[in-house]
Amino acid sequence: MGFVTLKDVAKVAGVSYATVSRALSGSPEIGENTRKRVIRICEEMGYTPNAVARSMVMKRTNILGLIVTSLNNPFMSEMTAHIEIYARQCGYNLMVCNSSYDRELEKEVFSLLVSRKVDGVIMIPVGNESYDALKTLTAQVPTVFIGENMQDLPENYVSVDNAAGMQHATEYLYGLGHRKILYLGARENSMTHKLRVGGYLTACERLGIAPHVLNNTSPRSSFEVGYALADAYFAGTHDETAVLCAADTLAIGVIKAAYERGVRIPEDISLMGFDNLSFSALPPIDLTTVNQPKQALAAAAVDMLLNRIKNPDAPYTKTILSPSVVERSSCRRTDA
Amino acid sequence: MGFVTLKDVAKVAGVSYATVSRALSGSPEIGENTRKRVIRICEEMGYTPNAVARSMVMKRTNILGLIVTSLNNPFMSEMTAHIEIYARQCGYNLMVCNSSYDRELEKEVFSLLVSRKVDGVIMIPVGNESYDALKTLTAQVPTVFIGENMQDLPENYVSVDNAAGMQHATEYLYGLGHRKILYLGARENSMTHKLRVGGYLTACERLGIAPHVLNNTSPRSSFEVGYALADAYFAGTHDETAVLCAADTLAIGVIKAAYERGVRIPEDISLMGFDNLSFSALPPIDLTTVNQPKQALAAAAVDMLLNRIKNPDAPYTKTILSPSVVERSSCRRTDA
DNA sequence: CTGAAAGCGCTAACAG
DNA sequence: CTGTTAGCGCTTTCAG
Repeated sequence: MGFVTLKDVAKVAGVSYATVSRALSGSPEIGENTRKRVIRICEEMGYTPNAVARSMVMKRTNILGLIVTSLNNPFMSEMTAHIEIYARQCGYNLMVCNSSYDRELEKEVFSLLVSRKVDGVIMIPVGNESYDALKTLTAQVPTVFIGENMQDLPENYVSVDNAAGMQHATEYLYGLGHRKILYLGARENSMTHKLRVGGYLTACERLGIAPHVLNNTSPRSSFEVGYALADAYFAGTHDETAVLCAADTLAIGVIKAAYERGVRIPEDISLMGFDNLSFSALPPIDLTTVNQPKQALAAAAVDMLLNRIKNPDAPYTKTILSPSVVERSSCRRTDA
Repeated sequence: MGFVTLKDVAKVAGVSYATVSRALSGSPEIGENTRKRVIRICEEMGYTPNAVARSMVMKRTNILGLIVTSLNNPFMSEMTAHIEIYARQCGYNLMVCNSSYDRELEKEVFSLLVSRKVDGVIMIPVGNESYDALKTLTAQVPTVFIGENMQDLPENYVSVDNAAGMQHATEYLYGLGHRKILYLGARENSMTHKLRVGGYLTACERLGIAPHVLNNTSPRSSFEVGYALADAYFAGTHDETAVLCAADTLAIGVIKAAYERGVRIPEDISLMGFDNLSFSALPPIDLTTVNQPKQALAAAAVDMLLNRIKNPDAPYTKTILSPSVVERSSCRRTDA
């Protein structure tokens, strides 16, 4: 490894290497002329500061760890993009790890990040039960969770108001004239999903319409599940005029099932999702849905983490952002 | 920072800290009994090795840098996912940076990675002209490029055989009976695109059919461009039976334009893309396209980089993988 | 087999 | 204003 070090520069400049360090760190206690000369020599010699050595003494790396369940998922990858860009603007680089929806792996990569001495970690947990298994790790480094509502757990997290989002969605459909609205894809094992279906039920009650929930017993909200659920639904007698999906991914499956069954969207039935994944905006899909403000979530998570790094003993905080419905062409007004 | 260090463990164990180091590194020159005892004490005390300190002395970080133009793009995020998982299996963590399609930023994040002393960097460049501006950086750390064909440039890269891919695509359409095939979205400023359109032209010549190319003068292959190009095309007289797009993203725009113009896919016209982005498989899109083997590209890039790290003076290498057409429902057989 | 000691490149007192 | 020095936590000769 033949790179230029402070010492090398110092030798050439004929000063002590502390002086070079000061020149570069913009310390005030150094003469203008020396500083300029030293900086010039640094450039001439192609000196690059060694961040590893600096971390060693500074006891911080300016690296943030990010653990996502899968980068193969548009929600995660968009969040990652926003987090990376914002974190970098704040002077931090990002070390990204996939947990691949695996609790073991999640723990493993977290440990890795800990031994790498990252200054903090942001994670989108496999589930909100993740918390227990991670206690010993989160105790070692400032951590903020994204996405899952950790409710009253002693952790920092940022999330969207899932209940309010679904409530708005239901009200939106109601406003369009829908009185029979199917909720497709409720999942028992996820706090997020419980909150979402809760929002739907609350709205139904408030609006005085009868709820109808189709449960998803699988652990994920995939196209396939949406397809299977919708296919069975369309096969039977059904009098709903709208279907509200627990996630955009499910809606994709519904579109396929509807197409195969000759049910037209939105002419025969209105369809609505939740998440506003990037592909939902694609012209052939153009799904009306509830937006999760990804950039705002990302910024909130980074801000929260940075605060926590500065002030590790602050009480736990949570930030809940408001989702909003984004109107596209998969829903229509009805008089039915 | 009150974490446990080797020294702490050594004190408790009543040995020198060199011994602890040896116990953990699996050195052969240490007694079995001491090793076991030391390891047990490490666990009891909750010792976590400090990777930063280790990097300092080992002169390598076991970190790879990855620079992508945007994680907001399904191709990039899938590649990133594969690279991260494979790199981790090889014992490396990944530091990910977005260049946001900005040449300045690309250089900037590269410098950042250099000062962080990453062992190597993988990058999907903003363009293949990126090379020039990066020469001084790539000289400092093993680097491999993905995606762009760097042709005869003295760099390491892995790419797909773009020309062959488009040739296959053309032949595939020909095999379906198409004799008039429009090539939509050729871009002059990209080597990749030149190769792709070249493959199309080669195939046309070989098959004895007349080529028809619609150029894209914008610097990116977006939905909007696909839409605009197709809209203008459908507005005029057109007798092609198939349109072959330079990228899946363009095809999405074509679908929209076709829908608006009342042109049915595939009944009235067959549509084919290139890249096989994840959304192309979604039921409402279901685009026939040419697959870039993302996982294989990722593995090839990591392998190449790791080899280079081991053997920095090896000659430049390139790996060209074969793309293959994936049949879906946007193309149909024709007798026209 | 184990201990002592040097040093990776840098920052931050502490002296001058 | 500048130089000297002591580490940060770890690996690795070199002695014993």
